[in-house]
Amino acid sequence: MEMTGEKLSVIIADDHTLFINGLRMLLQNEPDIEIMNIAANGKELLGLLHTHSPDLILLDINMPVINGFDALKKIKSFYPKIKVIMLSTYNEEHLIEKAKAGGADGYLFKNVEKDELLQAMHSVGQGQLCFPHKTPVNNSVFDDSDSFLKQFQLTKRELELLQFIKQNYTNQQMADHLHLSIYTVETHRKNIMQKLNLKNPVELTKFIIQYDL
Amino acid sequence: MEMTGEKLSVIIADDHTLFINGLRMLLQNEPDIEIMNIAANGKELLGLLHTHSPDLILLDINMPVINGFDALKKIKSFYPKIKVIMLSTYNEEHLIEKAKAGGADGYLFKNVEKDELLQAMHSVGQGQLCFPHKTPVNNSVFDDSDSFLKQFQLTKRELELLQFIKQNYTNQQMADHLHLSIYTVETHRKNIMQKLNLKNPVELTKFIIQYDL
DNA sequence: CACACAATACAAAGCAGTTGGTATTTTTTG
DNA sequence: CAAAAAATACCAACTGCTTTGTATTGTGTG
Repeated sequence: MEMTGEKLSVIIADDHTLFINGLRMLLQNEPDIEIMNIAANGKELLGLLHTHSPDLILLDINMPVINGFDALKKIKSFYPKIKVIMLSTYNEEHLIEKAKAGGADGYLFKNVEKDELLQAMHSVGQGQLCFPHKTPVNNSVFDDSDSFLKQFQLTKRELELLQFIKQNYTNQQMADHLHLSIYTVETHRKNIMQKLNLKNPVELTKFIIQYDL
Repeated sequence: MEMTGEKLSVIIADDHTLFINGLRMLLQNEPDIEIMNIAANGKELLGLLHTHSPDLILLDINMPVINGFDALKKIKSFYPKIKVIMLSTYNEEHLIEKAKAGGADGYLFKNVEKDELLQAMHSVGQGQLCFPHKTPVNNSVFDDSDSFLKQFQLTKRELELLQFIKQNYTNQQMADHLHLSIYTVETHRKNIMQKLNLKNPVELTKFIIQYDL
């Protein structure tokens, strides 16, 4: 690829101008990176690719109009040579899997440090894949014994499941992931809902968001 | 306050390190601005304020643990002299009123340009308020023609349905309430989901909450 | 007056999750 | 050790919503 002397040409796709500007500043002093263009959403990005051919795209997942994953799919089918690093706000395991499945070359959280970013961009530019380690989601809410969740007396397993539910895993996905029967997952879920006194998935979603679990 | 020769000391509170780094780069060449510290969430920010006394805080609204508005409330009650500019994603104009009500000194969308940002920081630093011109007098997202919802081109009826969906009406309940066939409601809902590019009720719930519809 | 769009209505197949059970096995704990 | 609690597993009926269609009836605009 573009290793020998050549600059790595990059398109950034994100709907936050300030974030893009920040990235730009961050990268503009890098001798081997050239920011070719920017796009505010997936649609704009795909339009750009008609006339531009970057080596690498930094692609935000959460964009309006056409989201990151849909854009990724299109990019990889029409321009398979272009490397794509997905950017995401949150550490959601299944999103990483989805990115991998969609053919992304890398995945970064928006709270990475500069070095990590550059490192990732370079390795991906050289044809490597770059995905985060499977970190056991260390959400203080879940293992903090003083957590407000404590009052509901959820068991360990139930708390664990809640983390996956929070990340939009379906029952089937959780079953697969944890090597459980889907029936078991349903039972756990049933108990969780009972203990939290919730009636349906939407209420659970609201609960999770309201208390920032 | 700190106008005469003194630098404007600033704390940035945002959970995206990359964004912060960008801001930092953006601001570090400004002779009259000094970035004192950063915080990844509201909790951290409030901790910092025990030992630090900035002139100005750039405060992201969407943060984990303690969100921007809650942090704003605490800051303004404990340290009323500290100026606060709220940062928000571009499509949350309707939260401006909330920021004003909470005592913020300014409000910026994350897609502002550098000049605008600096301008705002300086005027707020000098004691002025700085809110976007486009102040929506409309308290309803749904009939505001400038609403961010406009981009999705929902029809009148679809917007109406969305209000009920927001209130957890089931399709059947909406049908009853509006004297429609449940099939009609399903059709509308289908079209809404398509236009918003959402896949299931949970995603819709998150969408509604995220953009505070 | 056409034409596009909005609003209405219908139907069958299917998916995800709930409800209300039952029933083992494993682990914890008094 | 014995009892309680947790984790596992199963099942069938049910609800709510989605998907993928089709189709008719207004309604406003060039």
